[in-house]
Amino acid sequence: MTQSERALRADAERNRRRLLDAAQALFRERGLEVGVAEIAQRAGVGRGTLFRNFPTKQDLIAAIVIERMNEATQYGRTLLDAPDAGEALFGFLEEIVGRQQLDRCLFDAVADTFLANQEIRTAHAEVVGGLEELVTRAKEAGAVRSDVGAMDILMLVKGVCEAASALSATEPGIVGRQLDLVRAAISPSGADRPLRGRPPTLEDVERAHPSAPPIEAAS
Amino acid sequence: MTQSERALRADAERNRRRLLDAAQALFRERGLEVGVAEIAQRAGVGRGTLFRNFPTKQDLIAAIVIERMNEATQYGRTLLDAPDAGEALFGFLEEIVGRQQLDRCLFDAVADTFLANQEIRTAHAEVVGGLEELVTRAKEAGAVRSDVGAMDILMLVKGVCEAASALSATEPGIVGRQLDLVRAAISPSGADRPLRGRPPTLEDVERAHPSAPPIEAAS
Amino acid sequence: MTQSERALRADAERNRRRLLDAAQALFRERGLEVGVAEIAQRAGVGRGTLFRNFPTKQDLIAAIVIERMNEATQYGRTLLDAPDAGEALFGFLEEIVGRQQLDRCLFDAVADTFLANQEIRTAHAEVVGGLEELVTRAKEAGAVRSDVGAMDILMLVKGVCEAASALSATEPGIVGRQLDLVRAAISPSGADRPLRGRPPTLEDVERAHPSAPPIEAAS
Amino acid sequence: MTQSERALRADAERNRRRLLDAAQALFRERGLEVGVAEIAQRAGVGRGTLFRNFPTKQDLIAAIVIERMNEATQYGRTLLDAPDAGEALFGFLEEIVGRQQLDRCLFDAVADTFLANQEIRTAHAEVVGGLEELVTRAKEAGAVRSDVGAMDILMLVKGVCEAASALSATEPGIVGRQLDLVRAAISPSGADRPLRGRPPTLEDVERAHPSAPPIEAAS
DNA sequence: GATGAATGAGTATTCATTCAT
DNA sequence: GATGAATGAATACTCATTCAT
Repeated sequence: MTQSERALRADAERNRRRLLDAAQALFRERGLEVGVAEIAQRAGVGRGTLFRNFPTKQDLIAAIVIERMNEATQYGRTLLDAPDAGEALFGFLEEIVGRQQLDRCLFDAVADTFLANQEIRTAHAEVVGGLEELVTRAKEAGAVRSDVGAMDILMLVKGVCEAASALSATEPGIVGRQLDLVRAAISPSGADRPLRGRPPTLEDVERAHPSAPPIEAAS
Repeated sequence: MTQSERALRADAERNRRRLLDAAQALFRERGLEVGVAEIAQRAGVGRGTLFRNFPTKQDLIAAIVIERMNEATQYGRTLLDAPDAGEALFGFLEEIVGRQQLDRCLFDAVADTFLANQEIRTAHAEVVGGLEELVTRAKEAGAVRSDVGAMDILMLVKGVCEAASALSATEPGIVGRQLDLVRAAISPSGADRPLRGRPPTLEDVERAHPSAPPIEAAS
Repeated sequence: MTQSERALRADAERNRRRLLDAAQALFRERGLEVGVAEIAQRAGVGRGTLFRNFPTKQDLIAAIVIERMNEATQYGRTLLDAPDAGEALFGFLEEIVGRQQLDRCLFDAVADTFLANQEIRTAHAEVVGGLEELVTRAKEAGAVRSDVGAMDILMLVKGVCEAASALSATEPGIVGRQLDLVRAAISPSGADRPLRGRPPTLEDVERAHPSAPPIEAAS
Repeated sequence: MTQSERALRADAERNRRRLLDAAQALFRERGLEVGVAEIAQRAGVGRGTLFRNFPTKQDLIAAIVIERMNEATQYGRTLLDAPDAGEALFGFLEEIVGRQQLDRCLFDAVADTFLANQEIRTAHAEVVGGLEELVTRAKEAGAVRSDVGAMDILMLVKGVCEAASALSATEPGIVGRQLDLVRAAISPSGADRPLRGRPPTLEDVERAHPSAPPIEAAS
């Protein structure tokens, strides 16, 4: 029993994987407008199987986004022990820009609904948490001015993603250049002129998204 | 006949205006998903009239975008005589961020197709041209480091728009803060560390868009 | 203008008629499960035209039901001047049984939702109103016992419809026979044994249907 | 082996029972649209087990209907020895109306297909047989006019069920009242006016259903 | 025998665009 | 020139039924 159960699970898990991979590939190629039918076909499963795994197209998209966020979180963790905290931070930023470009449409899609989904909220919070640690260390190492927060940086970086996705195909170097500007923006040497306001927090960002009473978010 | 022709033209012009206004208002309120039917209704014209003026929904959107770009260009021109070239530049940036937020969905929509449309291309080039002048003066005034180009700045600013549109409703101060970071990024005091690559040009950006008009491609 | 407007209206009206006819025919033949696509095809119009006229399949069904009810109401009115009030009543009953059989599935379909739709409610009330007049006259003529109400009779008759629809194809006489039993049930000669309860009213029936606050019913 | 075989049979029987109970409960609560998945879940068995027992959802429904019919037959038999044959008949009618209301949707569902299913045909014939006996005795007791048949009455009663299911929730007394009318319809005192046609027979009803088993059709 | 994952046909509805009037 | 009725392609989701394990 256990064996056959496991076998089934393995099969199911493989289908889930296939669906995620197929969806991701198609979304990358042609954007979110690809139909669920084509995704199922590419995954080599029936339409109903897609539905069983992801009751809604949005759920499928969210699942991919969460995977990407978790990967970013993982990557961030590997950098916590890096010798040069400043380089660790900037390496992390460069990495997430690179990743986001690939799946740009996904992040666009959830932008509205972004944090209404509790799972995405959580995954996002973890990314931010990791970034905060990297930022803290970089500040301690004197690589980052003390009056910027992790969300300040994240927002700048999201902008870079935006720019990058428009240009990186023809001008791959653009990402590095833009990140150099970000580096200049948050370097201590620029701190002679104070920033207006206070660093935005994760809560500020989450609050900006209307439909997210954490408890009922499950539906 | 001339008279009635003129009357007709006036009528037609008024319809075009109404359509643009109605479309813009509805797009702002509820995003690009508003149907053409509702736009025509709000404008007080028939559906056919809409399509006579704008053969495609995309064309309608493009027309609005171009109007906004031209307004930005106009605004930029008024700043060319400002006494403080640095403040003129930063004022311009703040202004266009403010404007873009209002019509965010429009710019999103044309992002892909952006420069495939020759008219948008032209309007965009004019905005960039104006920005270039402001940047040049700001550099001369020592307010901006010499190794950044107008497109560098424009890309950073597009990112700020992105961030702003997510947060400005709940955290209106965020735009100013982000622009302060942009200012730090491009201030001469940050220039101790050189930027990778070279400043992207308008051509780089235009080249990045696939469907550039085949005829002029040769140049 | 007026002419072309009328021409258009005439065309549109003809399409509406065609749709109603096609829908009715198909519903009769194969029940409510026929798809909207087939209805549109049979009507010789596009799918969108169906939607324009009847935003919902339910709306289409309701429209047919209302037409049938109004026809019944009309027919009832023609009987108000009949010399023999008893025969007028029984003739009316026989007629409506005959009509309902044809479109049985329609009445089944709206049975739940029946009186949630304000238009159907109104049409239904008019049928009942007409019946009430006929019953009153029949009572005055001594053809009907005084302790039954119009709704009592309507309910019996609905039952006959039920029975009829199962059998009338092979046993067409069954309707007349069942109506004879109804006649016996409500004849004064049966009144020696009193009926339990009081005559149900239209309000009783309407009250039985949950979702019908008359004012908001429009949605 | 025999033992485990028995165990299996007992298990299988219990599953069948559970499925019937679960299905019946859900159908009562929410109508026939409940999915087989939910039925299986409520029964605590897998979906495949449901289909092993009832190859089709229709078969499941039919099985429940047959159970109900057999119960009605049983109940009818207990009344054959009642002292007052008239009251026995009317008590029976009231009882079956009460039962049908509970499972109304079931009878609706099989209404079309009703007698295509040989098992339902048989169960139905037994109910009718019992009713015929009760009617015969009631006639002998002078409680029922001699020119009505059991099917006449059954059809009237089906109508009462119809009416009852619409109203009994808010007007529970309606059933008794309608049955009083049925009583008046079939009472000897109403027999002064003859009924058209002849009493329909079970064969008439069965014949009305198209897909009668081809083999026995010859008889 | 039992399970539940997989299947995929089927449906109502939407909306940009065309075209007869 | 204006109108708005007509169009029909396209799409997400459901659910009875099958079948590999």
